[in-house]
Amino acid sequence: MSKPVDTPVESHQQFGAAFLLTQLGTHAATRFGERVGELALTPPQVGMLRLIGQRPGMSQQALADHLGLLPSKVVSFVDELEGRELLARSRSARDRRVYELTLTDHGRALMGSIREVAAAHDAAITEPLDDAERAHLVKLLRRLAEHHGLTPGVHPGYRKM
Amino acid sequence: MSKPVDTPVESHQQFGAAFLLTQLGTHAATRFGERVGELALTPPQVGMLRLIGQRPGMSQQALADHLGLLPSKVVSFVDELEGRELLARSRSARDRRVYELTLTDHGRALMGSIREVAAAHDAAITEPLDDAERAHLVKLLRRLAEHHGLTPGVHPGYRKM
DNA sequence: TATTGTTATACTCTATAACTATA
DNA sequence: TATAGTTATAGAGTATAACAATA
Repeated sequence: MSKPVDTPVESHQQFGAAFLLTQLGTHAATRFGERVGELALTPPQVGMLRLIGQRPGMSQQALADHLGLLPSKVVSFVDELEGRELLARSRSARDRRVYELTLTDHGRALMGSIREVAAAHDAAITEPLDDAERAHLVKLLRRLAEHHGLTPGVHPGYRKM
Repeated sequence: MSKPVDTPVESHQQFGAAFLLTQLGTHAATRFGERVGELALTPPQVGMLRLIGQRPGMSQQALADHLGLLPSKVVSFVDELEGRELLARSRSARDRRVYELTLTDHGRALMGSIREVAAAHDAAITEPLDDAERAHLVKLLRRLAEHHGLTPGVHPGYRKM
């Protein structure tokens, strides 16, 4: 029986910026997840390490708030990262209910690898653009991100990872 | 006790195009889901209706392939959309195992509303840009989408919805 | 009484594989 | 034997709420 030829129904022509952003954003997120997966990390764990590196002493509650994660999920992530000696829990002297989280030397070293991975990822995603185009793209995207009130550095989809 | 002031740790300055794309893409996808949710549809259902409208007679298997959905999921989506009389199943005369899917009049009418919602969504996402900037953004994004082999019109995250 | 971190549990979702009918 | 569509089910993942320690 003659199968109908699988002609592409549409080109990218007819899709607007919003749909292209969704497509590329999902693609970029997936690829980033694969890349940090090679460091045995998930994207939300990367977000946690980054934030703890920037604000040593942060509590688990604060982490959950900033990243939009459930506190119970933060527990299991911190459990794992502590077990791998990437970060350390220490009871706060001022409020003995909270843990102050800090990166270990090992954790700080891993942050270096993460930064390398992120740079390679960024280069790969924007590969077809020259420097001027890349800069222009970033400028436009930054305008949109600010307009929509997106928090710098926080992936809005962590809740589900 | 004096709580530390919650100063923003970073600005958008230091984040590259890839991360901005992830953020904006996730945001755009979420907002689009909310908008079509008002039509009692999910994004993958919208993708199905759109595809059936373009290629009447498509099989469920072909739908699953094109959209990256599990066949079992297509069954339940088609069940629901058929129940709402947005599309119709009819057995193929040539191969009685397959269903040929077509939009009903009601389904075609709903596609009109979907197109309106999509246009409003696109306008909202790109609101802070003027026409020239919007066109430039689309041009850059299209280059990236083509470079990464993304299929026009197909959200790569349908698998998980 | 409220909050931090933790644990347990009910719930949903997903993927896989088994099944039927046709080919 | 292979494929389209369907159904059932086991496993994973999520959110909720209950809990102990401290404020």
